[in-house]
Amino acid sequence: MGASGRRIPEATVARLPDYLRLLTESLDAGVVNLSSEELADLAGVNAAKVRKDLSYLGTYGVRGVGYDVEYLIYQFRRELGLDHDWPVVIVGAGNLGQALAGYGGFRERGYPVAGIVDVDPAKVGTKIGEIEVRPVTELAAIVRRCHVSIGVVATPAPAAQLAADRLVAAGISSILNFAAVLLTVPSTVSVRKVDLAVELQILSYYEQRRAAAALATPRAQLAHGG
Amino acid sequence: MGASGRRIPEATVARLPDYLRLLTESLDAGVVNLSSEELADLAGVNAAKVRKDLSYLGTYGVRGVGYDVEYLIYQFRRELGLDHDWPVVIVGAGNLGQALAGYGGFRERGYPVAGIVDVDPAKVGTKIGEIEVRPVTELAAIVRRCHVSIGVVATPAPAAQLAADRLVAAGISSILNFAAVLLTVPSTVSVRKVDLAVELQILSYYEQRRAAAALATPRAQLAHGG
DNA sequence: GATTGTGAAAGCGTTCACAGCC
DNA sequence: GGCTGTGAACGCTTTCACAATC
Repeated sequence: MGASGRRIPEATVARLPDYLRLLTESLDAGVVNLSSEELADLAGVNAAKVRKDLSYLGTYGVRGVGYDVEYLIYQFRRELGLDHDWPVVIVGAGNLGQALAGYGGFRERGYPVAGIVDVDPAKVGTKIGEIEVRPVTELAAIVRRCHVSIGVVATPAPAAQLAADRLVAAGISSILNFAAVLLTVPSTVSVRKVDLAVELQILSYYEQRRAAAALATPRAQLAHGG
Repeated sequence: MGASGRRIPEATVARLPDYLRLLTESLDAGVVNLSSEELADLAGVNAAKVRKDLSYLGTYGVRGVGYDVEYLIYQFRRELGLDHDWPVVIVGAGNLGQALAGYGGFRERGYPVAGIVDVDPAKVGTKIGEIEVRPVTELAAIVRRCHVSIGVVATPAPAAQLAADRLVAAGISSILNFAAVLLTVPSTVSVRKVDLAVELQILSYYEQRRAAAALATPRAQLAHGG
């Protein structure tokens, strides 16, 4: 049996990258072994959750001792498919697309930018670090040449569906979508959405609530104090 | 009773901004009324979920008819605290910070950038659109002057905690964190984290799974086909 | 003695299904 | 007749608690 044997719950999958990062930082700091409680503290979660999460990958811990950091990192990287790079292609060379292309963190974490394309002829040819913006017509060629399977949609909202269609036609099977629209793609394609305005709205909702609560019971603090 | 009366589940809160956007787009397109099923289709979710989500805000629908789009937008905006702008301050004027500051979408959606600060003297004074990068020492002054309650951490990971500490000291009560670290803040401060590398790792996990599954059962397709 | 791995319990979130209302 | 609002059922996630193991 291999990595493909088990089915890992979505909620756990979403936490694996965080564990991996914490483990890597620990290893760099010279930590050889970690207990579930120590890892839980680093991740800001409950120790039982850490143990259950790790148990989906396999039984890599030692009772009474904990987990070998280096070995766990190896298993995490294998499970997450990080034994090789995953080149990405970015569609849209506006503010965000440029920032993403220029952001070294992607390459560093195993996601080199294979290319960035735009429909706007004025943008084609400009350089972002070492990467040159190419016309969108070259998308399929880039995908084929660099074996890209992840595409990033960084276009304005009205252009996002077309960008996604082009990515799918080019043979991509995962999309990270920064545009504020629901993308329609074949069921074989995974999509994750990051909407910055949505994040701010969630924050301001809770701000608003606190403000409303403070107004509604202005003397509650005093009551509790006495 | 007002908006502050009910307690809305987190999962619902996270969907409200999406509904609001879809409703606004519908209104712009001339749609006056929507049923829960129509809104569900737009949002890519189940109609029962839409009805339950909306029911937490109040009983704004009409049985046999649906929801009045304009009235629902009004209620959403009130509930989300969008009856006024929420100025934000950005800490870190690197790639991402600059992109965020230059991204018009924030202002447009009610989150004008009140300021962007950086510790690097070389960056101070540079202009991003109409906004000038200021030294981090001016953070508290900006927060006070513009009544900012939301801060954005767009620094490299090692500087993120210090940035958060400064934001908290300056009086901020919500933080949107783009750095790949867990921020420690007082319990009165809300934090939301956006980690782009994590999103890519989640996508590549599922990519990896598909690839492994395809290898494990290379003839499964044929078997199903026959 | 310490810590894992995991059944069982508790808590949330989603979906169903239908009474209630227009 | 059509659609909402919601109790009840279901399923997923988290947490507890402890036997198994080093």
